[in-house]
Amino acid sequence: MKIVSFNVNGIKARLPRLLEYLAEEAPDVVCLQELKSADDGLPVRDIDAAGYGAVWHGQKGFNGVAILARGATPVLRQKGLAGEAEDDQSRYIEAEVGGLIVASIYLPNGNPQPGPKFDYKLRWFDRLRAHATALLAEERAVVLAGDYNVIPNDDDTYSVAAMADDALMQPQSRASYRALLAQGWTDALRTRHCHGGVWTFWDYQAGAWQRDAGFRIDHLLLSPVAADRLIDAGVDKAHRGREKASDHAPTWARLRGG
DNA sequence: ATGGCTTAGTTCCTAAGA
Repeated sequence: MKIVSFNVNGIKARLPRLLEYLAEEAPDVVCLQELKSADDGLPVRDIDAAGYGAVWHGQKGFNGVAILARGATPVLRQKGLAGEAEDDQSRYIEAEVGGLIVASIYLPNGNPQPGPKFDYKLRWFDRLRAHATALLAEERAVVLAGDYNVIPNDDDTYSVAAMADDALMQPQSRASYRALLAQGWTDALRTRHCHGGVWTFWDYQAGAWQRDAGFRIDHLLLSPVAADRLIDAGVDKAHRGREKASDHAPTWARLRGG
């Protein structure tokens, strides 16, 4: 089964591209981020007509995550993460689908750093790690898919110098990501492309796409049970080059069975 | 270059993204 993480950067503006992607690739599970829409503005009918059931966690204007499943309805497990009661940003949704536990994650960007937005990013990461520990204890196939807003290694960016002061590449951001992996999660893309050089994001500005000036920030993390089923992982890069594309490309892992 | 695009909302400008 093909499981996809796709930051759509506005589901209303991206709907034709998303429907096209579903029709062409027929992914089994799609985790969406940056819906930028309240629940009552989501294109629920269009997704249903495309043959996908969905669970949604929208927010007016910003953030927003969802999980789509082909020919099935994901069973919601939770929206949001515990640990910060005053946090009202829609950045986490988790569901059961096809025998898997799947989460769609939109980690805070954290720029500018240092500052309160960066502090929020690190706190959010702590809360994610706490929850991830509980998920591993279930000893099931789990996929944590999303836009982590972390460039894990120097070979995950076109230019270390250009990104040196960015929140995505700070030592604290990387340490948080590494600590998550150290719990026992497998970075699906890294496992299949261990020398880096694979991008999932290209900025709209400065001809980044044309220069292939990208970096890797969208990740699928697999629990040990899920990692045993990993066949391949990659990026559907061509979709980034289309008219009115998102600045992220769909990023995927294929698992045996399901 | 604290911004060269793009999206969405409070629109015909501002904030946010990465």
